Amino acid sequence: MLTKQQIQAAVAVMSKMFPDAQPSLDARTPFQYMISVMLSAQATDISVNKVTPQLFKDYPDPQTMAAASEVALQADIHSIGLYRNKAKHMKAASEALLRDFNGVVPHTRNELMRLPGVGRKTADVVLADAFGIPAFAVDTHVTRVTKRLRMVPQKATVLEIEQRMMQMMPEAQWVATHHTMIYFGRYQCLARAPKCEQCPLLDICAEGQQRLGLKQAN
DNA sequence: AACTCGGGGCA
DNA sequence: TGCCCAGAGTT
Repeated sequence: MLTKQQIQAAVAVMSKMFPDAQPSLDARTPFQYMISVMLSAQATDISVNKVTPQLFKDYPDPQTMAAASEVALQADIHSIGLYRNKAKHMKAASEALLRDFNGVVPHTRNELMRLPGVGRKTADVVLADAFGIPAFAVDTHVTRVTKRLRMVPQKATVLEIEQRMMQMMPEAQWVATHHTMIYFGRYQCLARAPKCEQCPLLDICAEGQQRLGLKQAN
């Protein structure tokens, strides 16, 4: 397991590799940001950004989205995966927003997670990126990267990863670390074919060394 | 913990 | 073509 110093040093290296790592969703309001993040589940930001301009032109706020039919919402997001579920969640979340939160996107994770279609990851990203509230969102990239680099135990749950990484990194860096790891996971530490041969973290990465046959497990 | 939803990306 | 994926909800 990597030490706190090693983890912070590794994150610093990733940050130098991807200095422009930042949220890339097109959205103008917290509501639109929340919807964009919901759509990001199992879809790329690029795919989401293709449909949100028309979606938010047609339904810019929870009032109009709650009033829309699921079929009409599906039409605007048809080109992304899981669009039926997502249309249902968008409408239901808009209705819940109006019913329970006076149409205002809440600023706490527990409140956000009460909205249909909003889970831990989506809630954390909304807090961090729409409101600037410190949060460490753990997604599949963060899970894969932290486990490969032995920043967390191999069996760690999402909650355990989140708690450990929040202890390892200064609070002021939680959000940036999340985005850095997204980029590192997306472009360097790929799920299926990680680019270990040209990875600057190879010297401290147990899995990378194992993959290249430079060292046995552990 | 396992299963479902689903079009897109990549081999 | 066939597999995997920037999740969340249900059982």
